[in-house]
Amino acid sequence: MGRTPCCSHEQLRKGAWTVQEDQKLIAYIQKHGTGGWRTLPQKAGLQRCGKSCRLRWFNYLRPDIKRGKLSHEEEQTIIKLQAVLGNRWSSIAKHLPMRTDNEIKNYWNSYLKKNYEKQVVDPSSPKPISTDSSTESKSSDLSMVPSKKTDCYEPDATPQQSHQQSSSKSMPSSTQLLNKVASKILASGYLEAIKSCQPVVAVNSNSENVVKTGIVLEKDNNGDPLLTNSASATHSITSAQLLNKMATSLPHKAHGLAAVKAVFSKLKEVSEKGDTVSDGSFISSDQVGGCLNTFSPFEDGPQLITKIIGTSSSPIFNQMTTPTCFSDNEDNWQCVSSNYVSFSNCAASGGDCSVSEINLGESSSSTQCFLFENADLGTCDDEISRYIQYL
DNA sequence: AAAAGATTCAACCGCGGTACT
DNA sequence: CAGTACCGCGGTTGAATCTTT
Repeated sequence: MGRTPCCSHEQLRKGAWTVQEDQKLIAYIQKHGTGGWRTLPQKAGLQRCGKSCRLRWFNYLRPDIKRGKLSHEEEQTIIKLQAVLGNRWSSIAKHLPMRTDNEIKNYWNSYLKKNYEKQVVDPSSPKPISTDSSTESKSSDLSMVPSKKTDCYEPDATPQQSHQQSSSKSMPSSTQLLNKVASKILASGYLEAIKSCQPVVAVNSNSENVVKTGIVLEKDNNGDPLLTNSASATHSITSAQLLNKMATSLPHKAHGLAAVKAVFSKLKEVSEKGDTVSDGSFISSDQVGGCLNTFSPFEDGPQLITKIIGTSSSPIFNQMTTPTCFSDNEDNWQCVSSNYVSFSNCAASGGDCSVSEINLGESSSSTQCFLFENADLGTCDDEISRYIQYL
């Protein structure tokens, strides 16, 4: 394919940018926006190549990036995601709001890689989520679970309990499970115990879409939440509404923590009566930057609700839901859960695990799936088809 | 205080993907 | 269908800075 060199002009400047150049670039982009990088330098009066301008803007000048040392939570997220995604820095960066791929890449190469390799024998070969919850689906595996981009970052609980990216849509299987649980909680009368709590506005409403208990809530033209899952919409009270009502109707922090834990303990109890099991481990921690507090409802671990589809001896796939709760500056509490699926028969032993986001049905439906890199995607068709049928 | 070595990180470079003609 | 243009990504470089001797 023919390709002209991007920066062939000898008169173009290279090297460190001056303050004047930065100002020119900022002024131009503020006026005209980004894009058209090839012609931008000329229009902006810069003796730079377009690629250089783009890089300078995205990695340094744009206003929505956070600079400075990465937090411990961010470090952990990078380590986890790097194990799953490899050196796909732009993908990793999507999970770290306000951080650039270049910054993450540099941080990994200069610091994390060395430190991490001291701790892990073979970080390049993470295990997939086990298809047998009685054996391998413990915290080490869970740490490989990727997240979607968060608008409110959660430390140790991340990456598995993030909000879904705005491009993602409903998660029907999660919804089914949660609605099932919700209906049982409703039937038990447990909800009555918290009905006296005052309603509180949900946090993080600045995002375009907010995932609440596995259901993506889009906003309508008026900015009001819009349920995208018809099954939920027909419920008298959806799981999202129920759990968020529980979680956000708590006026005081101490009371809120205790109450939300109680809610999820109940949820756990109800879940275990059905065809679900719980395991895993993660701990609560305070949060910085956006969310003040976040915790797992289960003190003794990140308690997945793992649902084996098929039989325990011959699982077709695992379906997992990971709940967490967090609050904003106003001490408004919200609960979130994310949904993941691992396909057992697509896994070829000994291969590296990768994460693929597969569209499992209508264009609006996507679920994170765990596959082995050396598995033939074609062989997964059957499993995926069965999963779609299940949904 | 100065030289040497190590580290950091902004920037460069080439390639792949994709839209357009 | 081929050529071209553009964008974005990831590997690499090298100047600046920091640390050690």
